[in-house]
Amino acid sequence: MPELPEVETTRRGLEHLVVGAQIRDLVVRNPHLRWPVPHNIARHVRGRQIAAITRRAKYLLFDCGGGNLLLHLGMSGSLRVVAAGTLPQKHDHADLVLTNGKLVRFTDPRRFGSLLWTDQPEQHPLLARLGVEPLSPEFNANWLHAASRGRSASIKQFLMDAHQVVGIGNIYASEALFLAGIDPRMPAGRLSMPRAERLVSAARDTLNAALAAGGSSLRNYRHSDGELGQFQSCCNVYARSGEPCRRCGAVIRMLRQGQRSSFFCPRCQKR
DNA sequence: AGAACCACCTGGCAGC
DNA sequence: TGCTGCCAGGTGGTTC
Repeated sequence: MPELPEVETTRRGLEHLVVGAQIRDLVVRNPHLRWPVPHNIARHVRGRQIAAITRRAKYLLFDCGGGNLLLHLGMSGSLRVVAAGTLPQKHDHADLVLTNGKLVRFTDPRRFGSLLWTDQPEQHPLLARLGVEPLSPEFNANWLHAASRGRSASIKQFLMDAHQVVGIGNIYASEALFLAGIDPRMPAGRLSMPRAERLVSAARDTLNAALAAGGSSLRNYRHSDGELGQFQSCCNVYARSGEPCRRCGAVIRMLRQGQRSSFFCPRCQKR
């Protein structure tokens, strides 16, 4: 489900509700997520106050002072704030129970998400080797051009490689390449500097537009208050194969790249 | 080092 | 209606 805009939208939605709140308990109903939830994870957080909620790539970090809850929404995960006593549904795997009568509920049908504890986030193996943040100044044309030299993999797969640049998943990779006018099959190593400039701008614009719209609503994405995101209707190419390009009218095509679907306009996007 | 493929898991949908 | 097969927003691990 979530790419960077959805995770950041979740973070912002939670921030004002839970920062400063005290944690009564962490109830784990199903520890079988992408990585097993540590059996003693609740011991780390009981009685702690949530000092901040931050984001690194698609991970959310609940700073509890002395350590962080490290949470990933995987493919189908979401967080919602509900009143204590709200009955859990089938895929509600964990609750962060606060002393203010509310709880943060983690739902994840496919269980590709994760819920971990770390004393030192910057050294955690899942975080230590992540690439640059796409909305930071480090993500610029010079960096993209240099980092992609010698890469035979497609530019789309490069954009989606979290060891290079984080937060850009299957939807926004297709959308950014459309905006930049670049064929998703082009080898990353052949990206010219002018096109690197355009791709950086396109990726930023795509992510910022999705953020402004409150994240994607493809299938089942919901905000922390349960509202659906709105980005889906704005997609130019994603999930639009067979439909006309909004810019030129050519038929949008789908292809497989690295076992993922890519969508592009064969007339607007060039190698 | 890097690329290609596999794994994890459930649910929704199209087609028969 | 019910079965089967395929698809889905992620990403670490394995193999070559």
